[in-house]
Amino acid sequence: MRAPTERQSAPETRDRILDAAEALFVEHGFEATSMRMITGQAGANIAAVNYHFGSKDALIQEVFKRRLTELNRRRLAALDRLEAEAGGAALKPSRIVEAFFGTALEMAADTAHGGHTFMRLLGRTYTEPNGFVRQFLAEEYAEAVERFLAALYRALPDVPREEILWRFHFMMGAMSYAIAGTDALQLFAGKFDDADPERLLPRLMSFLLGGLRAPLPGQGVPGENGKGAPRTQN
Amino acid sequence: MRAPTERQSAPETRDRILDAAEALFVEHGFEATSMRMITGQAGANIAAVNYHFGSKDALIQEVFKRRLTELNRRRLAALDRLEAEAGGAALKPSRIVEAFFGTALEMAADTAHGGHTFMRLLGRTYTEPNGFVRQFLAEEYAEAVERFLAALYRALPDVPREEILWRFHFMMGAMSYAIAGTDALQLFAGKFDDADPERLLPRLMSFLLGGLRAPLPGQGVPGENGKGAPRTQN
DNA sequence: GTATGATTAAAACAATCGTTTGATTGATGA
DNA sequence: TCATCAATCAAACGATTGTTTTAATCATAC
Repeated sequence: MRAPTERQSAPETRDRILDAAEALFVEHGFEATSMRMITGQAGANIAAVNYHFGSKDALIQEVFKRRLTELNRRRLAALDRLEAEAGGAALKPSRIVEAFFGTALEMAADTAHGGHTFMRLLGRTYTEPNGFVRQFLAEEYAEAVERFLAALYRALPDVPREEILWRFHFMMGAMSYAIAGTDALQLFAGKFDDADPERLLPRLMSFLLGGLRAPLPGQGVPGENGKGAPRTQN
Repeated sequence: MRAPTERQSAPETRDRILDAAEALFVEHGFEATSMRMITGQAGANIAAVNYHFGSKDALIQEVFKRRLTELNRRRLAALDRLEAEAGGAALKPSRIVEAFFGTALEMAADTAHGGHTFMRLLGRTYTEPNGFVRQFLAEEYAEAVERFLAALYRALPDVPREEILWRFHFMMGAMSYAIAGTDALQLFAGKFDDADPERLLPRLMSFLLGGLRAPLPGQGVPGENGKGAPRTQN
């Protein structure tokens, strides 16, 4: 018999396992976190994971699903709001970027309900080698990426879509680092005097918008390779 | 007896193991890559890793060391060259950024000598949970980060050092994604019509410099939290 | 009280992990 | 020709992995 996925009866253990798994995954990674570590921290029996979720992989998926679905729901709701306010007109790029990345940072700032822990985990997982995790994340993100890219295309009609795509990609990277931040690779350990999370949003947003609005790279004549500086005035 | 680390006698097997490990690590991650997978792909005996390197952890370190030492050596050489040319004057920020990130992208573009594989691995490893890998990377990077930050501080005397630090952090994230790129999280799978690696450098450089030169976020009056848009004109 | 069905518990499963052992190989120099 | 020593090999080590099994426990409805 399979796990009773949609029952209202077992809230306790199931949620404790999800919370424990989330915290341990961010600390040790998926592979290095054993079922015994998870159930131990959750105060549950070793068999509980397979009973409630079916397998370790299914647990990993559920850890992401319960938060990621909500995150992208909020993102799309913010975009809906913007588009309703604009009433057919193109949106300002800054508002689009804010809706996407600001919403993520809002969740990352929520230390009370586990949002912070999860966003650190998510930041790391974008580069996760594990195939099924990647595919699952891509599916969860598909709609949001589609809608936000479309909004950016409309907002920046003069910028080649290829460039917008790349810059959206770069922005994702900057945000991941911003959130994994001071606790991921401690490359700047002890250098941050002011790691106030309140100021992270405006800091990141300035950077992202600066990158998005940067002068386009010189339309590289094929054969003139990339060694030279791109066309900027700095 | 320990491994003969500094002998000229055993080039073959040792290097084949390093190459195989590098390729497998980028594909499956450290934990999910077993000694038997490595030695199998390298055409060596299972005992060869412990003989030549001492342990799996030591092998991981060696995989990074042989490339990372060279990468940061080139970075520092590029910075030395710039400073020699400038003869005491402050450098242009664009040149500093180019010396640091351009050098990395150069190595990433080198598919012939394994540089490409390694840079994909490195991009992922910045967010590696494994403690000893993080510490090792931080040590390898310490000098380069120190010198490049100092150069940026000099080049941008009017920008608070705190902001430069954060933006350097953001740039690292954008670069990691740029390199891990199309094969990491396939969030934009099938969307890139033009993934020409020749054009990646100018594209990334424009973005990074745009972010670095972006208007500073409004000096947030404590209490005015981050929900509002930062002060940009877009 | 008794049956029902979801949940928990202890114990064991086969498989794989990183590492070690002890013997063998093959080239080197005396 | 023999000794030396780095290198390779097959085989096994104990520990840990995710998962399964079987029995016990619990609350609820009849």
